[in-house]
Amino acid sequence: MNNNQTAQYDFNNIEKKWQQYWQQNRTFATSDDFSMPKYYVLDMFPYPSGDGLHVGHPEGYTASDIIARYKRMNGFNVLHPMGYDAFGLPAEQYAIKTGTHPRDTTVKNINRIRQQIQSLGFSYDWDREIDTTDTKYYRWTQWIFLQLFNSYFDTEQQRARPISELLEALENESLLIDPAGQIVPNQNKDLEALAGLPIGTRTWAELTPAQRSEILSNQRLAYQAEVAVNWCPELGTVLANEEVIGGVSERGGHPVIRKPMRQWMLRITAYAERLLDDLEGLDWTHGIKKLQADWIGKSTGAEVDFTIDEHGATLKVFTTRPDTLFGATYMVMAPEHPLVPEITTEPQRPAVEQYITQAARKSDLDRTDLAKEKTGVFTGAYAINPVNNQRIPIWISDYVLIGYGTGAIMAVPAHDTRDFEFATKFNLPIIQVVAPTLEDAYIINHAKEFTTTEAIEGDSLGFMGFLILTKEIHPTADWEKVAQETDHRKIELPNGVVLYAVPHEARRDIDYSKYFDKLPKYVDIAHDPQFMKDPKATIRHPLQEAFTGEGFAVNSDQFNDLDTDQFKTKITNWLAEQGLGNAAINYKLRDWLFSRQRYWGEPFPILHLENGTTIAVDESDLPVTLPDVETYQPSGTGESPLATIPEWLNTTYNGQPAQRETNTMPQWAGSCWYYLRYLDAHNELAPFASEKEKYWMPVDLYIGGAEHAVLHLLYARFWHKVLYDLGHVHTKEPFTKLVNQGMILGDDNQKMSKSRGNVVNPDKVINDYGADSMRLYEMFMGPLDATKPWSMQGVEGVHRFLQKVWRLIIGPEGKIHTNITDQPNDDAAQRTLHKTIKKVTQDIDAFAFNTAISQMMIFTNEYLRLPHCNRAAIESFTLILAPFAPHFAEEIWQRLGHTDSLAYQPWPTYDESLTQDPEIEIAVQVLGKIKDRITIPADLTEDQIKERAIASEKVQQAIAGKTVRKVIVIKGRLVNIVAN
RNA sequence: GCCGAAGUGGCGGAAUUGGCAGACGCGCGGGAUUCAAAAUCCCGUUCUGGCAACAGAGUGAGGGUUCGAUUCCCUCCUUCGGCACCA
Repeated sequence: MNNNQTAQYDFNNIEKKWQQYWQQNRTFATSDDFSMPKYYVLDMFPYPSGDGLHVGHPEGYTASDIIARYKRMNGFNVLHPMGYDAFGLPAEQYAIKTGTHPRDTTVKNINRIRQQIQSLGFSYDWDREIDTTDTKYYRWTQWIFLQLFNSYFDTEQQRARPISELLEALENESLLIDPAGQIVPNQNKDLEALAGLPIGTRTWAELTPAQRSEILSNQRLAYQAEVAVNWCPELGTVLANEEVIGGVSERGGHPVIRKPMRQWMLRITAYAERLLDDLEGLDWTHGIKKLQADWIGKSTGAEVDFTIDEHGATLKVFTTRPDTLFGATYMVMAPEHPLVPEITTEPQRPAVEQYITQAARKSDLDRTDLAKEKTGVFTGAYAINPVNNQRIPIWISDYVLIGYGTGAIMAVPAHDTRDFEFATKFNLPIIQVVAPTLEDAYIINHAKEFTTTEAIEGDSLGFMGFLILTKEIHPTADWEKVAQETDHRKIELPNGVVLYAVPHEARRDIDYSKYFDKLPKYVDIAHDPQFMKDPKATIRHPLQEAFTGEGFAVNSDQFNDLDTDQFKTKITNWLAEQGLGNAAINYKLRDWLFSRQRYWGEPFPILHLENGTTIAVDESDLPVTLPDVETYQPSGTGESPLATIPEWLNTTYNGQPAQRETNTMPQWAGSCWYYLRYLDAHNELAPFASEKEKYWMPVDLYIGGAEHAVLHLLYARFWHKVLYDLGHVHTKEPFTKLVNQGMILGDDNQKMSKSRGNVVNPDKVINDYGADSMRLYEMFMGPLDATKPWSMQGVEGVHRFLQKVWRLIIGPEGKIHTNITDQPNDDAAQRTLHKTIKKVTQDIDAFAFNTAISQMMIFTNEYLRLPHCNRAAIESFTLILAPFAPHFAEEIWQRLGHTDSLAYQPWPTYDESLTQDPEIEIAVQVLGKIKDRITIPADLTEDQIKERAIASEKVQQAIAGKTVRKVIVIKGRLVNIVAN
């Protein structure tokens, strides 16, 4: 290697030199040595945008690189790959504008971003680099799509199974098709067909090919359906809900309208329960898990059937509060509900039709804007409330969403805020059926008059108050004991709530903390004798607003006085007995809208035959590649530019004419499984070899931005579970541990943006200070997951630190400093070394890189003061610095006389006994105030420490004339003397 | 509106099974070195009062528990992030 050793820290040459060395020696190429312990550390791969890398990217990449290098030095076989999520709108928008093929733009951008990533010295295995737009990659994305297309979800077994198994059951007639088109078991199968099949039930053989195709489609995990989608005229494509932010497209900010269209969907809802359940075992932050759980949005309740009066049809609703059925005074259907035209009466029809048209034309943005004021129209129809046979009107309103539950609700205005608003506006009756518990009632009535602490300590006016006891708040409180010992009077109220009352004067002397870890609410009610006399009467006041809490039932016939939970159970059972309803679970999560009408995405490996059936392209015919097109402009009719190329569009299948599916997949597709392709990036026979998957999976550490908290991670988990069910992967979850790096703000504490002019260009930072300084600074800024502002002066600070280390180790001739010898360190220097190894090791394990760096700074500052330092200590220090500043460390390591890279050197170990100081300084407090600091041998006993502390002159002054009541000794920390 | 995270010097931040608040870095002030500058080194740097020794206050605000609270509990305020008519 080169001999032109310089005396200066010449980061430019050093970094180039080592990047070349790593590349030429394939230092970080990962072997599939299954005998070694493995560690898979994954970064969220970037979209190769024309702007190149942002300073936010290297933050996560540096953190993962530190871990990767650290794990290697700890003997792990580390998989640390990188690639590009390269399909996507920007390249395509650019193509529309300029006519440049998105592939050209993409290749150019990838080259740029690769160069940027490499200039930071990350230890990726570049042999495994992937690009989602590469046909060799998306061939397997299409293959996975076919897995979805060729599978159905067995609800009984709660897992995906090949659709061929379903087909077989249909063909052998153990399954039949009922009149509604549902697949049902054949009850008569083993009875030699004694009786005929139920009326309208058909066998598979009786169906036409198109009907069969339709039936199977209704089961497939990937299916087509007519759905109300977000159509963005400007982009000429539909967008998923999550790509629409506040009524405009996430990309470009164009308006979006609702429109029914036939689209490809993925049945992610089938996995809702498992996606929710399996969150539990993941080592992800609580916050991210909660975001996912909320997105899935499970709610438990009941489905109830309401009969439509003089019509006979059933209107099914979902409710989480079946206990409020007696308060249902009207119903509301979504305007898009299919039953609306059917039940609308003639006089109401014009108004209803007008409302439906209006609602459909409204963009999501308009809907949001108008959300303040409820709108709606009466259909003229009435439903019968099954619990009390009341005739209640049916309205339509866009505050009821077609996509959630059944698209219709029972409205309980007394206990639902939205229903309350609607009922108030349209003068519909409001009947209270839930009375708040006494505690809630009192708080509702007197919310502004007291707080917990005031109620206990404050000077309220009256002489009588009460403590509120509920099982929820004080499950373990021994109230009998309280009553006995504190002279409280026990008062039992009809609804089971127990109060303990005490005279005002007496309660001041009671130490409630003796009885409860959580203080009871203490309410002074002397000014409200009515409340004591008949609490129920007090709380049954006309509602000023909806009461959405729980309590006990009123106005509910035989269910009166039941508490909310009991009521729910009872009424649900009752409904089931009467055949009027059943317990039910609903999820906010919707099926995933998977098609886009764009050019730059994976084509669907699907053919449409003339007989109306839809079939999969044979696996052996994959990939279905993108053709070249004249123009990238979407057709605007809801079809992609692919539809305009007849020679691509028209093909044959077994000699029959067939048309290719012209939609393409959304950008999420490629990123849903890329972590699997890295395992075996060049496999031409399969997406990955099974034995490699068994060795490397799951991903041990996944680092990326929190913006992917829900979608990417949920979609990837979904695909992974499907692959798991079909036996392609062996773990239920792909990512064991997830860490989110925080956002980096500009130096003005604002989000970085071109318009603010506060964007920091990583290339410039690397050019001015070097990649090692850049890496070090990004880690030194603060905790990895925090949002923090950039500071160029901070970069200079860590750069100065590297300069110092350089001066510590490298002498004026560019050789090792003459101060560094084999002479042993003195004890203090040796302790500093061991403390440093310990802290850096523990901090890396805890992702506390900022404090690891500050400890290395302390080491450097101390060692610079030494007359000489021990060579082995310097070598150890170089090794622990290596994950943070790898080029720098390699250069030092080489100058220390080593010929190999330090990348696989064993991580230095520390001796716990050498991290302990023989003498320590402790604080001496009197009554919690520090009076003195004394230096004592570390191994003193408590009594000895006590003695020394009291002997202190300053302490003597402070306790003069007082009696020492107690002396608290915290070993190694402080002594606190209580004296008065 | 709901959910989540967080509020500590001039700035980024450190310290929590409750035990010396402000590590480390930046900035700033003073000094050394230099013809001068850069670089480097040394000293100081939470605030208030004081020449100083020292005293008092102090981790968003208020209250509580404790010998002792940045850390635990209650109430409130602010900032950031996410979701948003989900019955």
